[in-house]
Amino acid sequence: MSLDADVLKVLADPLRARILELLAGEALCTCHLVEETGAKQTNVSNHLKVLREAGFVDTEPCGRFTYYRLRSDALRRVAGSLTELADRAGSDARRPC
Amino acid sequence: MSLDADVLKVLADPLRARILELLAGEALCTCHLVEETGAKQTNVSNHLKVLREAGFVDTEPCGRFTYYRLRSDALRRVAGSLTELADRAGSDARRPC
DNA sequence: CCAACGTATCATTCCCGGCTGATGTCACTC
DNA sequence: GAGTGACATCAGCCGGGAATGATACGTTGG
Repeated sequence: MSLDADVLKVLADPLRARILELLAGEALCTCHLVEETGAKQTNVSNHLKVLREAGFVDTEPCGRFTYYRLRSDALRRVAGSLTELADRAGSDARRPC
Repeated sequence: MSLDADVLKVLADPLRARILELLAGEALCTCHLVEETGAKQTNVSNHLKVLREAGFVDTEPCGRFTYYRLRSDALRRVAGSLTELADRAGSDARRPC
């Protein structure tokens, strides 16, 4: 597995990273995330859409609320691609010019 | 350790990701990377500067060549922050509204 | 010493993506 | 069914960063 810049791009945003951290430990609905982050509802909702489409969060509609839950497997896949790349870096060879 | 969006942003670029993959296994100089990626020299050089300042690559000047080597420890640190976040996601609690 | 090469820096252009406001859509309450 | 609250979608603005061309710098070979 190689590095997927598109997937990393999803994680490489301050607000999205903050949302993922907030979702670690307990599922939250949009209103919680708006409260905790201080961002506008529409903005949070947009970022949640990105996270959902990338598979980093799951949605659990509950009445008029929508709960979001962290997908730890998706995070581990990304972490795996990074460690795999790091493992390949053992050699100290140097290609001549 | 929490997710650092600034660090992730460095990895979240197609050309930079490609460069890191090419540097896995053997050290290369700029001209190699220009050849392999097909990008312009000035562009590759800019991205290498970003990678260097973020600590993902090491520089080994060698005459008029500059060799770049992958810093596997930096990659592992990022991978660690992701797995740590995934580990925190065990609970199925749900904060009430 | 000069020409060619490898590389870095600078200034500019251009485009993608984050933020916002307005609006639409359900669900619940009275 | 009218009103309110939670959430999503859309269109527009705007800034940051990637790509490019020109240029400067150090190195090597003739």
